[in-house]
Amino acid sequence: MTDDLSEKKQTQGIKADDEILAIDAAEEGRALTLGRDRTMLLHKLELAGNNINFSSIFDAPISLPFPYSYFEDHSSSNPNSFLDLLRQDHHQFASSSNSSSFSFDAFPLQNNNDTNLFFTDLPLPQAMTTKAEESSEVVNTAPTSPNSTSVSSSSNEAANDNTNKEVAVKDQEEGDQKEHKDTKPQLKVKKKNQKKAREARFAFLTKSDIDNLDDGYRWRKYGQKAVKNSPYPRSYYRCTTVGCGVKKRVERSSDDPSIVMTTYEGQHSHPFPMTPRGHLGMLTSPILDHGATTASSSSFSIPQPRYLLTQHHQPYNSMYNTSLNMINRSSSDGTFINPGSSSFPGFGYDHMPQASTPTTSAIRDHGLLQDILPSQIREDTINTQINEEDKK
DNA sequence: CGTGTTTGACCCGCGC
DNA sequence: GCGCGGGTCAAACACG
Repeated sequence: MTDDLSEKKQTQGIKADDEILAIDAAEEGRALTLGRDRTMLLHKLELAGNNINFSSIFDAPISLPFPYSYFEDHSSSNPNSFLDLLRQDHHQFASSSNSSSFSFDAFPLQNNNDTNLFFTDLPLPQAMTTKAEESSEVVNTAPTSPNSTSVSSSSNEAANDNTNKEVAVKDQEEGDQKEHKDTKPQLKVKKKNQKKAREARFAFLTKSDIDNLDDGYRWRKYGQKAVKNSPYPRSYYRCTTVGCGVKKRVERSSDDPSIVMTTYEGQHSHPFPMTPRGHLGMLTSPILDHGATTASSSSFSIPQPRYLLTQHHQPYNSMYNTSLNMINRSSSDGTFINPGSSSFPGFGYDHMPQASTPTTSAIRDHGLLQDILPSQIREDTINTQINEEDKK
């Protein structure tokens, strides 16, 4: 690793063995130097030309420690679908800033080992490329959109392998939580072990005015640290659900203050956000829930109702058109396809379908989509997905 | 009163 | 060994 990169990593708070990936900005951002000296050459990301070939990216299933199954089979009734997240973020941006829209295009990438990356057509100024080094983020020169989110992840040895390993990681994590205040020798042992099998991490960049995105979970802030060479502090959050040791770090890019990087670590031990006060009603009928919540870190809400209420009462399909535009745009690029098995088992939704039927189920059964999206839009998306399959 | 935030102190790993 | 920086703790505080 070059001194320059080491310098950058150091300034970005990256340890040599940090599971969060470091991006080598060389090769116009197409070469990723992953942690542990793994390098993955990305396919040509001709995002500007909407000509991306991610065909091989989805060759293998991926797993990511993210609270939402971004690419979950839409046929399921799983509320934690990709679109759900879209809506969440949609809301977040819409309600928290002057932004009227944003895009969220995440493309799961996988190298030949165990690291998952999510790429998006996020607008990527030079500043972001630099920042991305901390979290293995996006490296491309995409056309910009008002608000964007890029997603990437890095995982430990277990995160991308199989369920058993993920469980092992989870167990260790929980053990760390419980035993955190044990004797120092034990703590040291734990730390050492933890180093070998760290929690899966999942980071994504978001262009937003607010630091702490409402991802549907309840978070408690437990720390804040100044980031070296950055005027913006890094905040540390922990999932407030009892027994759930998931953490996330939120920091703002010093180069581009409009960019927020959120890094998730660990697996949620609960199927969906739980709150002591019990707001589960939102989960079953988000659209009906018009609860007024804040944009604070502790807010726990399903966004679209607020979005609808606060954003000029846009009709449902208008909003979802926006969401779907993201998909469509990606799909038309041949970049956003339902990777099927690329769910996020890292978050341990044992009861959730693990995208059992790659590519097909989402096409035939749209789950939430079919209830909300205009059929024409669905068909467009589907056609694109089919075309992508044909390419394979 | 319950919940979440703030913030200084502390611990730990790492590089020199 | 020492200093630095990241990460965490926990008491104090704020808020509804």
